Amino acid sequence: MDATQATARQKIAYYGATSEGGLANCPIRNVVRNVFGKWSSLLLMALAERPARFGELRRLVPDISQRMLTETLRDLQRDGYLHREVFDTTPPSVEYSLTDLGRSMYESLSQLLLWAENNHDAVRKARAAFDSAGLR
Amino acid sequence: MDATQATARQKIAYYGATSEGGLANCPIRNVVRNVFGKWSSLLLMALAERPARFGELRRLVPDISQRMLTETLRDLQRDGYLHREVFDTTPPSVEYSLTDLGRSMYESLSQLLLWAENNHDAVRKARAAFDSAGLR
DNA sequence: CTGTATCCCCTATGATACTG
DNA sequence: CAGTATCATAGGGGATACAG
Repeated sequence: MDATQATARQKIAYYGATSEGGLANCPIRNVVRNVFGKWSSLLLMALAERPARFGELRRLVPDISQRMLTETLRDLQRDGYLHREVFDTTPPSVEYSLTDLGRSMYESLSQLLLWAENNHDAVRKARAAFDSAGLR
Repeated sequence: MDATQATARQKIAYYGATSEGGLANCPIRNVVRNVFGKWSSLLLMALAERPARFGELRRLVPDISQRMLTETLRDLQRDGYLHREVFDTTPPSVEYSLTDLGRSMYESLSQLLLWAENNHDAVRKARAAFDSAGLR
């Protein structure tokens, strides 16, 4: 399927869950969702700026647990966005950096992150209006 | 903070969870994450093409439960992305459409969705390589 | 047709302790 | 320093029945 030509409805139907293996082939649910774990985009944002070591990332995002940092990094590495380089020092050090695929993906992702930063207020106002209208 | 000027590290520090109310003010965790419920982007994609009624969306995304359709639509409406118009017919009909804010956001979001479609294979190959290397 | 109301489950996430 | 292992929990999400 040509993603630039197909209509949204065609895409959804094509990737729809009812078709054989459809769900597993849906790039939105299968690819995009992995970028939106609770911590993924923050880590990608940091690494897009420059490579960093495990402990550095941990200090950078103070409220992430060690477990989630490990897991999120491994998931991002698994999907091909991160390169993990181990330096044989004592104690060991490990540096994470974006791959070409990761950089390519982050170009698109960052548009949305920037939009969020620039429109944070508008969204919060919408929320407040919705709630004060008693719709919630 | 000027989102276009600040470095990633400055942003993360500024929005960091340890500062007073920091987490609540982080646009990434606060805004972006809402766009990535299991169903949000699919629904936004459909509605970006043209408005649709409740039942239409349900048929369009066959594996969504009625409960999650209702809830996802309400959340998107609450954040200001969707307009909900009730027509006083019998039986009642309700039409959902993107607001200006929603269209604006979808412009950025769609870049990432398109990237995902175009690079789905690369990601899957990376995953397969990672797994077959026994790293998983 | 467009929802609500329940009940239930599973996965994502957190806290803590331990290791090469 | 850079992880694992284990246990515990909250909330996202599903199934089903009911309602205006």
